[in-house]
Amino acid sequence: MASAPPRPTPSLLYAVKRLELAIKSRLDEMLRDSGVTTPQYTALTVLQHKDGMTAAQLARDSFVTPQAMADLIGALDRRHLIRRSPNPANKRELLLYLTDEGRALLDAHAEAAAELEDRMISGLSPDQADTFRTALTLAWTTLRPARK
Amino acid sequence: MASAPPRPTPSLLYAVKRLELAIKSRLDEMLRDSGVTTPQYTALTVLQHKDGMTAAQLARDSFVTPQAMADLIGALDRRHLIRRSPNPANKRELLLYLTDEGRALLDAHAEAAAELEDRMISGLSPDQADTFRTALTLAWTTLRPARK
DNA sequence: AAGTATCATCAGGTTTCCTGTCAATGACTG
DNA sequence: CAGTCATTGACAGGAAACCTGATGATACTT
Repeated sequence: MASAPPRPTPSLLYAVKRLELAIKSRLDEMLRDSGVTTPQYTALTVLQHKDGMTAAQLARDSFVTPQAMADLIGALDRRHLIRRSPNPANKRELLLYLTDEGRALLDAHAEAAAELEDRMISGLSPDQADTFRTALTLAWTTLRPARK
Repeated sequence: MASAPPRPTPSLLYAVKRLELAIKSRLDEMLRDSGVTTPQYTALTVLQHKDGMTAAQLARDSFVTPQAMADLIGALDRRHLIRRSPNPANKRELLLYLTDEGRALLDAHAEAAAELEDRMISGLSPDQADTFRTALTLAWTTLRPARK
């Protein structure tokens, strides 16, 4: 009886996870005195690019449940880093916006974050880095559940 | 005064995190009735490749603190999926080994995990997949603290 | 022999996730 | 236009995975 074919080491699944943990570890150091956690900071950076999202959109985008995102959003709101305002066109939606304070926090760490990102791909050629970026997004897209 | 140069969207940092969350979400489904969590399962797969590690090595490899790893290891031990036995050559080390039960659990999910992994890179050419794998490991290595 | 680093573990705490449930709103359909 | 269904945001409750800080025992270094 044939055993399963050998799989490369380490598995891709684990390779992604351990890189994510490595990044988290570095961001934790960077944000140690900032008053926000790494997931909170990450949510802020998403909002920076897509101001006016709803928490539900953000949750889907990040692959977490709406409840998990509500925890994050709530913490950011309490710290006045974002504000929630009702969508005039859709009464049940709350749109999320960065506050000046939130923008200031992002600015304060933008340089260090950029350096971290550059360092992460410092061993790759520009072409390889490009493929890396593409692959990360493509793999994420592939794993998304189908939405009509 | 010049503002910071524009950064690609989404940031690499976020791209890694959201892919990791996507994978976690799929593994959660896969493991729903198995009695182990995704992080626990992941630790088991590492042990599968490197039987006889210590918890401290595993923690460094995974970029978490020894205490965080002790939580995971303790849960796996209580479920008899691994066993800890003292290293004869070093009395303060406890070596970790998969039990038959642990191996059985891995076998039970090996196929589904392999499919998930294949699906994840199904949009990439073999060359791209190779670059992807290399980049993940290289980036992780780059972020590791220097160790003598 | 003394000092330093590493291993495992205890204690205590926070955050991030989850499942389940709910009312209100909007969209679709017969 | 009434009925159904999906979606949004929220509440309650709970589990897991992380963290910092500290401790005793063992190994390594000088």
